[in-house]
Amino acid sequence: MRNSRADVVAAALRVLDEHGLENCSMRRVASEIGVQVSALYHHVPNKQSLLALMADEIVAGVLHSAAVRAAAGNDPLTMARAICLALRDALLAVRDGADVVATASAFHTGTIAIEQRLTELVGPDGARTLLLFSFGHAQSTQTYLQAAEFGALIAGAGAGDGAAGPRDADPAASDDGGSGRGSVAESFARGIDIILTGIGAERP
Amino acid sequence: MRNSRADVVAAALRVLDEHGLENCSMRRVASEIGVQVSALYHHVPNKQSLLALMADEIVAGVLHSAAVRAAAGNDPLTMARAICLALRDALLAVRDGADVVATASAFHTGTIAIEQRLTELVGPDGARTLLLFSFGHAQSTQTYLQAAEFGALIAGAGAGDGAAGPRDADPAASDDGGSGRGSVAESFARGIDIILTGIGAERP
DNA sequence: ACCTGAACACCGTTCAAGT
DNA sequence: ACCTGAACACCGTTCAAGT
Repeated sequence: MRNSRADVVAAALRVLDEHGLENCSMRRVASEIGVQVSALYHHVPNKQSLLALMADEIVAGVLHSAAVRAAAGNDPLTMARAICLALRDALLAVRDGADVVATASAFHTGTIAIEQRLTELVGPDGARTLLLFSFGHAQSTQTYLQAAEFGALIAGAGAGDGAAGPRDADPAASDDGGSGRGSVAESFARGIDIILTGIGAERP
Repeated sequence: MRNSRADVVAAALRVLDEHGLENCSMRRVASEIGVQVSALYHHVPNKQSLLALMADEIVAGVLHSAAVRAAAGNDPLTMARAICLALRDALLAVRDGADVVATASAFHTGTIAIEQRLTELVGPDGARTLLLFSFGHAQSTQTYLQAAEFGALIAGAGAGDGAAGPRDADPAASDDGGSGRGSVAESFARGIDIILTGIGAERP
């Protein structure tokens, strides 16, 4: 038994993190574990399934993360907040992670557990709103970061689809570590708080 | 002068709507206007730029649509609501439209005008929250609809990343026209209302 | 069960050359 | 300015064949 399905998924996540979604081809994944492309199809029916498995893996630990467990016992809105922040961390932890999860796990995968937990806490409409905002914000954060790497930045104009302004160089964002924290994280938290306020007002 | 840049963009949007983003290749766009692939590169530097132009076109009419103009003069939250609904309509009007706009126009394109108008109405945090939720919801709606076409539906389980439940067959959704309105549109509106309530509560 | 090697029908992009 | 034709270096997926 040379390789298992889990080996393939792990290799795919390594390739994703190092080369990005655009370059995460079946051929690259195969060569990452030293195997012919065709061998992958013994572990996985097609590329889309592989992406779904990767999405599950990216999101796997969220509900049992330290931050989420630490929030247990608080009121529902505070717990929902902790889950969203942990979800964001998980999405940003691997390159193009938000993209992979948002598109691959459109329904039948691991985000279901998170949506169900959020539904228990804030109802179905609130859960959907929180989840879709979290995906969208993380996605646009990663897109922005990636464009910044390539120097494809827009010169002036404080514009941007969102998530990141030009003040990423803000020294106040020095807990960053270069991985996309800082003022962008604050923008995320403010969005979540707006939604939670709306949820709280509608179910008093 | 056989073809202009606008011709190329129009052809690309036709291909997108008929064959989906996955099959919207430079080669297909070229053959749509009866030209060799290499000719496209006289009008557009690369595929990514073409996608950005398509995204601009998809979103172009939103701020001046009838529905948005009809809301002029109302309070800011009502106007913001009208813009989001019109944006959703524009995104759903063409196949994979939400995908194209969300990823291609990550910043430097036509969504900027919409974000700026929303910022005037509800502030930057509210604008971003509304915009990202709108993109995310439309994207997941289109993904779901597409999966449904292919019969890739999940049997039981009222789950789903969002936007659409299994009750799409709800007869109350008969103003549908097969284009994704109905209960899904109500879920969108409820999400927008949650966010607007949150915005209203935070800036009294 | 797991893998190889070769093939099929595609991609995006470049480039000399035509008019 | 706009286009052709051919090429380059890739794709995802399939399939007979090996062990």
